[in-house]
Amino acid sequence: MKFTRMVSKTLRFDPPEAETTSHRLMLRAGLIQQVAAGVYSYLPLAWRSLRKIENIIREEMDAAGGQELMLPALQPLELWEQTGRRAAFGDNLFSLQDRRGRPMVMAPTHEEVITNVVKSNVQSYRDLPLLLYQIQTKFRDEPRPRAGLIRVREFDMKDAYSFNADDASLDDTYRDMAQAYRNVFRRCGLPVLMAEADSGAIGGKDSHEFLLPTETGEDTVITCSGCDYVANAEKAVSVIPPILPLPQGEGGGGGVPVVEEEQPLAEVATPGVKTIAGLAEFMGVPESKTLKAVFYMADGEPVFVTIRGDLEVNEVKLKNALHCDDLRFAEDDEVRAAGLVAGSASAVGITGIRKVADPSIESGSNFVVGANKPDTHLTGANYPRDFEVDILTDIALTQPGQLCARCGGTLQSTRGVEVGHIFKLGTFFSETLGANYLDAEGRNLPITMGCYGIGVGRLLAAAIEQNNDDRGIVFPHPIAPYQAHLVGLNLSNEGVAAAGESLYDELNAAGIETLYDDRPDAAAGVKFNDADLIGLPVRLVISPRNLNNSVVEVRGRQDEEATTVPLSDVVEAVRARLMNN
RNA sequence: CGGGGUGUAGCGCAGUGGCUAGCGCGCUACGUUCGGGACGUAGAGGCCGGUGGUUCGAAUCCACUCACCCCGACCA
Repeated sequence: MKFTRMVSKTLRFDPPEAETTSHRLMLRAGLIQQVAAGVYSYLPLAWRSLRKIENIIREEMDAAGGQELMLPALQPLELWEQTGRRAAFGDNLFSLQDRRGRPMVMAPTHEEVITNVVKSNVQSYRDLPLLLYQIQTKFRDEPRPRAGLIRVREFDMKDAYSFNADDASLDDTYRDMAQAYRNVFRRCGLPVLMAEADSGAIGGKDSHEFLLPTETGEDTVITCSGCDYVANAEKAVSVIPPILPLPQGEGGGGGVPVVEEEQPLAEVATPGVKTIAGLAEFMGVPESKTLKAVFYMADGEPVFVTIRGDLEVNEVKLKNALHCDDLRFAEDDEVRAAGLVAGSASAVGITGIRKVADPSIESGSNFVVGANKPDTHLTGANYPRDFEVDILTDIALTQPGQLCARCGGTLQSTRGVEVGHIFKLGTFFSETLGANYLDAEGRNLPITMGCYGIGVGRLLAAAIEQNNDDRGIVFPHPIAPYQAHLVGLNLSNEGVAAAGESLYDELNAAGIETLYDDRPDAAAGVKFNDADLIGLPVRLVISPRNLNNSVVEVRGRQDEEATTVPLSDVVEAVRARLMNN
C-alpha cells in the first residue's frame, strides 16, 4: 500500500476526547472513526488488523474441531421471548419493527438461533459432539459506550457454541476451547489471565473470563499470592475475615470467630447515627461487630439485605441469589414505603419483605444492629435467635487483603479488560427450545451446550493497550496491518524514487506486506513520526545517502538503533526481524 | 437513568448583542528547502448542532430539542 493512496490521515495531536491509550492511538493513527456513541467505522489499517485477528481465531477454532457458519443479525423478537431473554437483556436489546409491524431485534448473541439450527439437524448421539462458530456483528445498546473499541454498541464477535451428549463430553470441549483461547491471545501478543467468572444473563454452570491486566480495564480481577486462584471480583470468594480485636484489646481476632455467651437484646439510643462507621465509633466496637442493612429493588420488589458491617455487598452474587433480571438500590421513598428506617434498620422483627443475608452474620455473636426505629439500635443481636432470613448465601464482595478460600494466601486485585468469555451453558436452551437427541439406549435427552465468545475489536484495542510506547502503537507482528513500513526520503531525487518503487515491488513479490511512504514532499521527521505512530514491526528507510552505499536501513519498531543491510538482502533481513518479534 | 461538561472550516480552538465570523494545524498552486513534525507568496474551505422566540440587529440573550464526551449501574 502506498501512503499517498491511503484514506486515513494520522493526527498530529492527541484527540481530546480519547483518554484511554488504545482509543487515543487508534484515532491518531487513523485506524477508526466514530459514527455515533459506541459505533465506529474501521478504516483500512484497522480492518486489515482485524482480519488478521479473525484469521488467527479461525485457525484456532478450526484446530479445535469448529465449523464456521453465519447466522442472521436480524431476528424475530418472539425467539427472545421464548427463552425469557428479552427481559434478561432488557434495554440492551436493540429492537425495531419490520414493515408489517412485526417486532424484530438486532441480535446481541446467538444461542437461540444456533439452538434451532441444531434442533432441526441433530437427532442422534451419533451427530454429537458439534462445535459451531461464526464471526459476526453483534448489537447491544449499552448504557454507556466508552474508551474507543473497548466498549461499543455494534461490534464483531467470534461466538462459538458446543453441543455435547453429556457433561463429561462438554468438559472435554470446554477444556479444548480454553486452550484454543490461550493460543489466540498468545498469538495476538496478549498475556491474559483466565479467571473464574459469573455467567451473567446467559446462565449456566462453569464460566471463565480471559482478561488483559490493564489499569484502564473495567473489571476487577482477584488473584491469590499463594496459589493459582484467579477470579473476577464479581465471582471471587474469600474467607470471612475474623472479627477484629476490640479497641481495648478484649476478645476477638486471630482468625477465629469470637465466641461469646449470647446476650439479651437491648435498645440503645443512638441519636444522629446513620452509618456503620458512625455506629461502630459511637458504640466503641469494630465494624465487624455490627450488621449492615441495605435495600434493593429486584424486578420491582423491595429486598432487605443484611451482611456484617465490615463487608460490602456483591451485587452480582445478590442478583444470582435472587434470580432476578433487574437489581438496583432502592430509592428513599421505596425504602419508606416498605416500612424500613434507613440508618437504623435490621432484620429483627421485619416481616413481609424478602430477606437475604450473607453467612458472615453467623461469624460472630451479639451484633449491634438497627432497631427499626429512628435513632435507636439494638445490642446483643444473634442469628438465628433474633431474626430469620429467606436466603442465606454468600453475597459478600471479595476485596484485596482478604484471605484465599483455597489456600489461605492473601488476595490481591488488578484491573483488566475482558477479551474473551467461555461458559458451560448446560441444557437451558436445548430444553426451552426442544433441542433433543436420542442416546444409544433410545432415550430422548436435551443436548448439553457451551458457548464461547471473543470480541474481535476489543481484542485489537486490548492489544494496542498492551503494546505501545510514548511514540505510538507497537503492533505484535501477527496482527500488524502490514509487516514493513518503507520510508522513502527525498523522493524528488529520481534515483531514490525509482529504487523505492522497485524495493516496494520486491517486498510485495516476496509476500511481505508493505506500507510505502511515498509522499513526495513530506519532511523526514513527519514520515518517521507517522511510522512510529502506526507502529508496524519493521521500518525500512531508503534515501540518497543509503542509496549511494547501496544499502537500506532496517529497524524493528522497538530497536534502539537501525542497522543497514545491502539492498539485495532486504527481504531476508525483514524476514529475520519478523521471526524474532 | 442520575451527576458533570461540550457542540463555530477536515482536525484542534478563540469569539458575552453591532461592519464581510477569526486563529493554529491540515488542504490547493508556485518557489525555496530536504534524515526526527521546514519556509515564503497566493488561495480554497462555514446551515456558528437544530427549532422557536426576544431584538432595528443573534454564533452571542431566552425556551425547547438533538448529538457527543467524562464519572456511576451492564458486557466481548
